[in-house]
Amino acid sequence: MVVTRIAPSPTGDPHVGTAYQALFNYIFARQQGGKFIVRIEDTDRTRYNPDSERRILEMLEWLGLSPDESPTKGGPNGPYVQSQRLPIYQAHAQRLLDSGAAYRAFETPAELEAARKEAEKAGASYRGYNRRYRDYPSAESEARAAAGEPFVIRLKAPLEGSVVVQDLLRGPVEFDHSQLDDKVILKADGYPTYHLAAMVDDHLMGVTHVIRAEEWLTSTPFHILILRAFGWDEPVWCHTPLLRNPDRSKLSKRKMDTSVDSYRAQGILPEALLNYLGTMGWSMPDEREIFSLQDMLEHFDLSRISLGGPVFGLDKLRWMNGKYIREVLSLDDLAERIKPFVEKAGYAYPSETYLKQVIEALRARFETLQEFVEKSVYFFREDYPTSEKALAKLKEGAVFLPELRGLLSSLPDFLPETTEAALKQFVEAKGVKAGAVMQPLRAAITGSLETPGMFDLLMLLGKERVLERLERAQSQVAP
RNA sequence: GGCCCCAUCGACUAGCGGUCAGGUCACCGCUCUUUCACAGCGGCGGCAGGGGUUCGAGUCCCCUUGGGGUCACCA
Repeated sequence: MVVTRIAPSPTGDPHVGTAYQALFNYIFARQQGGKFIVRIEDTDRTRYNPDSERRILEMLEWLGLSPDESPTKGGPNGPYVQSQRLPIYQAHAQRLLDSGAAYRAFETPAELEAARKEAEKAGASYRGYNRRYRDYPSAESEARAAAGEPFVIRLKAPLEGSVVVQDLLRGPVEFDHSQLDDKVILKADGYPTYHLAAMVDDHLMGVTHVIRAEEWLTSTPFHILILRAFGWDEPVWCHTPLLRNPDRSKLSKRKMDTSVDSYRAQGILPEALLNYLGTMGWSMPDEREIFSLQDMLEHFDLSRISLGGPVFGLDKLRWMNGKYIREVLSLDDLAERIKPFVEKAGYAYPSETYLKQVIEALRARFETLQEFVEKSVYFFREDYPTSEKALAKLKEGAVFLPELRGLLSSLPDFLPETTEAALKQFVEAKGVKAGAVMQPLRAAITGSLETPGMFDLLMLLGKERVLERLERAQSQVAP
């Protein structure tokens, strides 16, 4: 059975890169009738952020990428948090120590740092560990360890020959052993490094396909060495392209908003984010741009991933979100999603129907849920702002305002047919262009020049509010 | 710097030896129109360069160039 996993480390905001990896791993596992596991890699206690784990797990639920096994879901391979598996790693590290595949090293971090600087200063192209303790007599090693001296455990990498990574997307990738150094697999604090922990867990959890970001490709030889030291089989390796900043460097929070929570707060829909990520490095066989998780499930093909690192750009994401807002979601669904945003803004509305009508009227005009809130103020409050341009229009058409108010107040109702007929007639009688009347009116009752059609506007706002606003506008532009 | 990966419009991509190199976003027009949008139509714009292989290269190979990643007791 196919088993995939993502192994996020809880160090901060849920990252779009994590969502991206989760998408591919989830889809592939589901499609193959396999399992998708989430394992938390919290072996770096200095960077650990307790809130992060919960938010990452929540993000996956929000996106609809539910794992089969995870810290919250549990499963037969638990625990799914590495800090709870310490004895496992320690036992495995000991195994390698016993077999001679690994050894203790006693340098302090400061010493290593100094050696690195030295090497760099000397202009050495090779910058790995200098293997000082590789052939240290084991009796002395034992003695120092027994005396309580701190140490790390390093894997003994072969000095000659090479290792070939069979990458699903790139084919064979060869690395010279001379390029490898003896990496730390167990830190002085007793925690494993990623290399050990991930390989041990992947093996124990039955992971068959390691689908991860390209940044891991160059450490794969090392992972293979660990696997071999234990006598375990390799999984299928599949290194996917890295999401990029607009300047093409690896996507980072310094240069881009990488927080899924942030996009969520802005009113990006999970479907749209997923859809967008699905177009990063991958495309539907028929090239359609808008597709669901279900569509992906039916058509996804790992080998169809292209290798150029895609720029994670907001323009298209926003366009896509707008597309979902106006074409994919039902009005009812959309309204439900907008409600929390409207509530957060403190907008009150008289009825569900009113809210939906406003949404429908504005639907083609906002691309994120938050944008709805920003563009709909005048539908919910009387203290809506008036833009400079609107104010200018208001002044231009100030002469019409008193008459307009009279006309509108005389109407029996504010149905579109009624107001349209009346206003058309008014415009005709004045012998001016429609805009000369409509624009000032629009400015008066919304404070904006970018609104839904006039007759929908009038109906939604209603006679009372319109007349009040007209009166206020009049006094506002009165000399 | 060593090693590794990558390379089609500004961005996301289709292409898997023979296509007028197609689509989407963005941008620019036009249509619709009381505004802004949406929508529709049209336009701008690309195979990084050089060698090969081949009757024929965006497609295969090599070199150059460019971009990226990695070289932590971080993942």
